[in-house]
Amino acid sequence: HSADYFDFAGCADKEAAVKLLQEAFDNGLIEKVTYDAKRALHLLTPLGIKLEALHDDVLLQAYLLDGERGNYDLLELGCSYLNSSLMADRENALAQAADITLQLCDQLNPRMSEMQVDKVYRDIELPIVPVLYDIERAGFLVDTKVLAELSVVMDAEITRLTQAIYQLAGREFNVGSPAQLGDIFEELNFEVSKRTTTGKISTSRDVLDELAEKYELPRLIIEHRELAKLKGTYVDAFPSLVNAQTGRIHTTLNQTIAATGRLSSTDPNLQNIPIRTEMGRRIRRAFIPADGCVLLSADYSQIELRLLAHVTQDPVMLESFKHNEDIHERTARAVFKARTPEELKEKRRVAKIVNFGIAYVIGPFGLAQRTGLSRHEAKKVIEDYYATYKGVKKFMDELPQQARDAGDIVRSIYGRMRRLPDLSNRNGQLRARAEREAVNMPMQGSASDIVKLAMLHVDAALKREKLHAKMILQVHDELVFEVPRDEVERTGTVVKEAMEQAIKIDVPLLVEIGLGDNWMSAKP
DNA sequence: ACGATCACGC
DNA sequence: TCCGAACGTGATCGTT
Repeated sequence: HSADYFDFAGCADKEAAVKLLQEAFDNGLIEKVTYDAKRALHLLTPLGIKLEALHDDVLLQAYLLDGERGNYDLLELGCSYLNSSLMADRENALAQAADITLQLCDQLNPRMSEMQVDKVYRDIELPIVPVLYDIERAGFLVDTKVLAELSVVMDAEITRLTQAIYQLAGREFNVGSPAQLGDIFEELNFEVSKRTTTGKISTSRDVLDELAEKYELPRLIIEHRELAKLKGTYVDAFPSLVNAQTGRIHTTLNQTIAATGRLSSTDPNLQNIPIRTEMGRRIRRAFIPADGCVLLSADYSQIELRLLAHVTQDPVMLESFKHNEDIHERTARAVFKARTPEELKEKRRVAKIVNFGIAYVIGPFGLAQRTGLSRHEAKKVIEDYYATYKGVKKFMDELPQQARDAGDIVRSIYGRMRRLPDLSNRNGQLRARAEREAVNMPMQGSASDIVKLAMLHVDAALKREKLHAKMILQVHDELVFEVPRDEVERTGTVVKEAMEQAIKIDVPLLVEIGLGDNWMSAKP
């Protein structure tokens, strides 16, 4: 095997060049090693060149060996993993890049086997590259007319709020500046205790919420911030991101960013489109299907809590999911002793917060803040929770030491690895953080394994069934498809089945399917 | 250019 | 005494 390079940009006869490249890339007998295969697909596909026999991607290899190194520049990787004598300059940068890529591949493959991340690499990360590429290329259709109208409405509302804020503040200032707002709070003699790490008065949401009980100004600031955020980040930003050729928005799905194996989305981030507030939902309604199509959203129900049951083997939680109970209701009854329907309704809300909080190893302080309970009550709730779900307690207690014994490493169920050197740090605060990250990894990491596996299975199933649905987005536990109207029913069945059977664990996986003429109404 | 702060999602 | 819930992206401010 050998590394070679070809200077396409500096090539006079592009047509002849493409033909040459095609012969090499199309040939399934010639195994290819890339640095960033998804980018290669973006370059090759528009030229009509297929990439066959993708054998390795050193970018993915480096990520799976160390998901937190942040810098995956090819030369940096070379410095880390190659003997410096092998980094000798070649005739030019292209030649050196090709050379380093192949050398890295030879170095990293044995390391992957050693660290047992070859399975997640071969079964998940490498095969999902073309699926991610297809999603990026497909794009999401956005109704820019809806956004334009929304922009006008929001602008008027922001102007109205700004004037009212000036009135209450007694003078004009930059409402968008936390520092200037802090000064105003001081001038008005608001009792503000909380400070930021740099010593300034905090104007964070929870401070505003507290002040809002007594004053009008913070209430208006909260409204202003919400609108300014939604308008600036989404409504006004999206129209310029519509691709002129396709008329659609094409995000980039980053495969080598998140420490837990999740994808991330940039330019724009389509994984944080609002849904909570009414204004937010109006933005979501601007995301629509193409003519003749419907949007289909498929959500894993409680995937992280199901994984909590699976990895902790907690008998109560396992049984609850096996009987397809509402886990929040179960918690409301078992932990909060809800008996009547009224009690159940009220306690379910808090139970839900606790259930999710557990996955992040929430403490009494955090739980109190999010539920309105006193710290004392919150402490009691957590104790009761662990008394009910004893397996969860045992897992939380034992996992950090297990991870230390494994060399400060935690893994997802598919073998994805996260290094947490701070598990052995003498600084208690850093160590506590690492312990929370350790406990969270089996859930969040395994969830991302499963969703990626599901994407592979769905992709294969749609092809096998000759369905024309296009996968157009992944949002951690949700897949979004654009589906021709006459195939909606069959597609729904195929998608649900492929996702629910993506992997066998000790609890059933449940997928909820929703259909709609926009992303909001498609949410189940 | 960069850190700090804030707010959106899961 | 301090912190206080995991993983992300990005806008804005204000300083360098």
